[in-house]
Amino acid sequence: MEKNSEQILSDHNVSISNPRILVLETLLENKGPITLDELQKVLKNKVAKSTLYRVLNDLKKIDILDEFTSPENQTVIELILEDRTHHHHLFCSDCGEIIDVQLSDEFENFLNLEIKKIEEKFKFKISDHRVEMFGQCTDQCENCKR
Amino acid sequence: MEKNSEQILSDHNVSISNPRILVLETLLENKGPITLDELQKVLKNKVAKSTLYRVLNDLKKIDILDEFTSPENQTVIELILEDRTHHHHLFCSDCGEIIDVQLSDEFENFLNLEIKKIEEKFKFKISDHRVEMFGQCTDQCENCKR
DNA sequence: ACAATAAATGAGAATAAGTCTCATTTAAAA
DNA sequence: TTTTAAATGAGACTTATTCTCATTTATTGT
Repeated sequence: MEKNSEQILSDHNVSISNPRILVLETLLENKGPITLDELQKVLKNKVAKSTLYRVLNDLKKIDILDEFTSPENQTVIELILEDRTHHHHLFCSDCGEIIDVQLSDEFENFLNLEIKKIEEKFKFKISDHRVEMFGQCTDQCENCKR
Repeated sequence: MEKNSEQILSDHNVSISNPRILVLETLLENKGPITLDELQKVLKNKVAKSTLYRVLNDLKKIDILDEFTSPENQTVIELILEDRTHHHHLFCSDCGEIIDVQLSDEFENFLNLEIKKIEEKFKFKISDHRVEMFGQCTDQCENCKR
């Protein structure tokens, strides 16, 4: 079942405080990527701006928060707990929605082979990758926030 | 052969000015992604800060400039002329280098099939994609700026 | 080539995102 | 429960980017 925020914090040896709980709860409820703007709106008057940034940095340090930038240059964050499976992102330029997508295992295997080739070619050790897809949702889109 | 900057500008119905030529020349010389910081350093005392940002926005508008954010949250830009082939990016967290990489045609075909599936599943029209790889270059790395 | 007109530039002010400081509050440890 | 260490809130500070406006430069028609 769902992990609660206090558990998550103590699991990672981070002391339990109200702002940390509030931020984690919000991210747990949301499930999926959320823009910083949205998060700030939700937590307005509950957590100070400086504290919010500090808490997010704390979560990054214990490796349960991923941060990236949307094509519209918005900071986007996403909670990554152990049970989250490897996934990628689909961005809608119309409604701004960001959707988690999983690609097939065969595809991921193929990508890993490509990455091996790149590692050799460029003498790199590649530790992570990310596939981003950009487009627009249509009228039938169920994730749309329009 | 190489296109010169004036040609590029007139091809896109953008009036020819000194700052635009300077920016384009620099990007043409560089070949590949460059951080905004680096570009600013190169053009220091030649192009005003406000003008630099304006010129970059002009180039984005005519679709010959790609902009993205490095894992270190640096703004990175790259000139994309018609002759540039589809490629992806490899980021080194040690030296900060960003390298253009091409993946095999078979891989790109496979990816396009996956994208078709995603389009159907999420009722999206996907117009572009990007594969980013993160890692560290080794001692033998030839692109290293260390 | 030359006015007339429109567009682009430079300098710095304005805005916005993120970090830092420090006095106060809260959590952890004994 | 007291002591000690860590976290918080409020706002100052920094940095990236955009905006303003007076001046300069390019473009167009003649």
